[in-house]
Amino acid sequence: MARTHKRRLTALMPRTVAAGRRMIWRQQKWKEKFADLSSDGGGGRIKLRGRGLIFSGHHQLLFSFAYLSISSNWFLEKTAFFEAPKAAKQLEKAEAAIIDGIRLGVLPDVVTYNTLITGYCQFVGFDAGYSVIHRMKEAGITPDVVTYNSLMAGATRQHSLPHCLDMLEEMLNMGIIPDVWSYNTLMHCFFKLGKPDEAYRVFHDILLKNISPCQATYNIMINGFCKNGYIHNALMLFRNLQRHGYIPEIVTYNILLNSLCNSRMWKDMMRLFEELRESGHNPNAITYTTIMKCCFRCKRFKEGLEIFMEMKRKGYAYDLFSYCTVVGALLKSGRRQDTNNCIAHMIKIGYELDMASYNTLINWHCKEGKLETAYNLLNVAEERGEDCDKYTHTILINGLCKAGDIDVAQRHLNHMKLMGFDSLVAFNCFINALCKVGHLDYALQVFHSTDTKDSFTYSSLVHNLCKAKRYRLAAKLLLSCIRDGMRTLKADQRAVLKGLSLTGSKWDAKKFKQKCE
DNA sequence: ATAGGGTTAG
Repeated sequence: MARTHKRRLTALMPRTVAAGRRMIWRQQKWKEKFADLSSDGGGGRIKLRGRGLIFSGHHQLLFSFAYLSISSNWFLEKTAFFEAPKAAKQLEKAEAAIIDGIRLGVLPDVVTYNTLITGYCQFVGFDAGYSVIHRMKEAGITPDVVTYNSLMAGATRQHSLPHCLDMLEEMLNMGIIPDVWSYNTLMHCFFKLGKPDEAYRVFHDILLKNISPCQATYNIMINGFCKNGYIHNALMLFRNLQRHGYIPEIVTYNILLNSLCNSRMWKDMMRLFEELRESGHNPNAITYTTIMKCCFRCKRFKEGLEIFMEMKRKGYAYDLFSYCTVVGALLKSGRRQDTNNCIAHMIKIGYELDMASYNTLINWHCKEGKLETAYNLLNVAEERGEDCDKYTHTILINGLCKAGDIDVAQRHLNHMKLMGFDSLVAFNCFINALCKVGHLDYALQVFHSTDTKDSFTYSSLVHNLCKAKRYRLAAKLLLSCIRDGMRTLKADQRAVLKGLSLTGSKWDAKKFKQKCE
């Protein structure tokens, strides 16, 4: 194997001095071409990853590449930090560079095209990625397992199970034998679409086919269980694996920590965090962000901020995720000065903001009552090519509600629904605003006209009905909330109970209390 | 290639 590789390299080496010069000239030419692709931003972040350096700029693609030292073969390795609308154009440029390379005698290989497919799948879409296959074949290169695995990952990214299965079938038809990663990706796809049973069947398939599962296989299973609400199964699998000598990775811990946090199992989470520290792993930025989020959720602000400081000390905090978490928590707790300071730091670091960070900032402006500034910032985000999402709409609707622009809020809410965004949170904001301005009956009318409600919807109405001394209706709503298996606030229960007994219906109060338990 | 951020009631 090593020998054939060496022979290939020698074959590519220049035979004469003149040939050598020509080759250097060609490489120079190609490098210039490459420089043209990645020059116009100069963000200057350099990361070491895989085989080569990744240069990241602000607005443009970022490529990592490696030269096989003597040979003129090259790889485009990984594209990252694309800006979505520019991505297609940049990928076309990259493909043009490949064609140029062929003309200059620098031949692409299957890795080159696999990289391109990954890029198209990630930044444009599955179809764009799949279309590369034809051009790849035209260039005389046969797809391999990695090609199809990349396409399966692309299909999974856009929640397309049919495409994912198609790729597996096409792979089999071509006589390519799927590997662990093909099955890992298929499993991930099933889990993502909320089909844990099918995913589990894929795992059995892996074992039946005598393929040995890798760490990622188990991580995907644990994550899939967690995300589908089977956290106890995930924990059981985790413990079972440990008993069999499996040493969990930091990723495994992060998956479990996050879902323990989301299911409010704080104590178990802290215990697992201790275990992580004892295991000799170093917590990474993701671990810290998760733990921080947990602290903020239990209202332990001081502890959360201490973790943020620890992150900063270790050099992890130069990360938009952690800043958004902290700013979000500070905003919620109403610490204006701290929020402003934190945002100033975040801006100073100068990272390219993504939609989540813009949303954080837009929410900040809304909370400050500067709706106009919020809308201006939204324009900036859109000009930079970010698409607003359900969070953006919800934040703006909430901002409009809080500013008293109920009519505009309602129009925006309808607009949001028409665009196909999930709007329950925005709906809750709207209901709450209607109650606050005294349109309780209209709020109830809107409430009854829809099927999707959650504990927030009920809580707003119950709270405001109590304030209006309409205890019987409040009790009725609270009970139907409990009947549907939703969480209720203790404060709401107390308010209803107190109201019922104060208004003289002791019997109602007693019955209500019984039903609550 | 598997893990983290941003929206609502009190």
